[in-house]
Amino acid sequence: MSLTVTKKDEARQAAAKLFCEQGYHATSVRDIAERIGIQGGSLYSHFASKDELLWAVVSDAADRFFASLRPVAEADAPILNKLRKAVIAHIEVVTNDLDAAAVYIVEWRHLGDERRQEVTKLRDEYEALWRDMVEQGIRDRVLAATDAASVSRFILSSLNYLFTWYRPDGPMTAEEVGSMMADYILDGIKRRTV
Amino acid sequence: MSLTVTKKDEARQAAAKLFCEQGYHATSVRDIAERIGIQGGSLYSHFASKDELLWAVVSDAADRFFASLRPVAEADAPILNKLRKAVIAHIEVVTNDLDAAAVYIVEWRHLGDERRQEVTKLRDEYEALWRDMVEQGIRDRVLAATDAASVSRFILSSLNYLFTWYRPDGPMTAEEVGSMMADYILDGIKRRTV
DNA sequence: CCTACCGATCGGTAGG
DNA sequence: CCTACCGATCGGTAGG
Repeated sequence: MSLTVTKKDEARQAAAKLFCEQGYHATSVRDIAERIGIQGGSLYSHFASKDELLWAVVSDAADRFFASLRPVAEADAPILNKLRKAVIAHIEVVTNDLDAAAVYIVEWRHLGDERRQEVTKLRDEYEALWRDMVEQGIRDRVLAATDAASVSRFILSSLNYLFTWYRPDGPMTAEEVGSMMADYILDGIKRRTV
Repeated sequence: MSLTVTKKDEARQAAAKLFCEQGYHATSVRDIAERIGIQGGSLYSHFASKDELLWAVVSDAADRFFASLRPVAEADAPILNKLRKAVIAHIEVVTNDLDAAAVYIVEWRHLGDERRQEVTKLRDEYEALWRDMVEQGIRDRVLAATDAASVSRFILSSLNYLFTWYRPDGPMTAEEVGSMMADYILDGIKRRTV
């Protein structure tokens, strides 16, 4: 329960940064070790394999996506409010740690078989949280679309690509970006005739 | 001008498939060679380097995106029609060759410096085609949004993520998916009050 | 297009 | 956490 950043945490963060910048297979364990000032072999006192390092980054990110979305999804509120809050919740996770988000979205597929399947399961569960909200919106006749699965994928597509262009030192805060994206997703970009 | 599929074409397609499935750095030149029934070293009679193989896949895909979008972007038509056609044009390129599209979208960043910068330039030009259409829509007071850059990125985010879930053997044709996506993007998912 | 090979680098380990 | 090392594999080349 200490607030100290352990060497293991340092390694995970360094891995996230390098996996994000160069990709998993273009990053050597020696690259990661060098970034935190130790020798390549010394990493193996914290992680059993390179795969386990990737897993540390990916599973950590997955946890944060769930922790952010679940309270919103389970809240009892008008569905449009929930969807708007859900968009902002997702985007906050992405913007809080762009490196980890990028690795979670792009590099997870380089995990070994077992862990890759575990991530597939987690992604399905996460998508199901969205799909449930969309289905509620369709039932309540608040959403126009009828295909909850394709709507969910549409939403997540917009959100997941965010890490490619969002820059934290840019002009917009995470919440501003989230609000804008929610407008686009819910209302579309076409002007509504009066 | 022959219609024969040359060994070089075969190699490019095999590379697209393997780069898509495993990623650039997880694919060896021997993997690619094996797929077309030659030895690893023999690839170098067609390509000077592995980087050049990746470039063949990426630049080919870029060409097809431009060839598909440009006639739409330059047409003289109501902007909503153009945007709808543009969405479909983009999606047709993605669905016609999912492997190449995935490599263009995900693996291009593993190109060497010079070619990576060339791709960055091409992507900026492609995005500019979209931004010009969006700006026209804003000028014509047909679009509600005001920030053409973020709208363009929103559109392309939805479209670029398509390759992760679209399956050609699924129930929808490329045009049906394109039409659906255009509805979502232009009108949003919220029901319009009557 | 093949055979045979090169140096470099990789993930990972033993022993301390 | 380091030193020193392992076998395996990599991209690429020479010579035919």
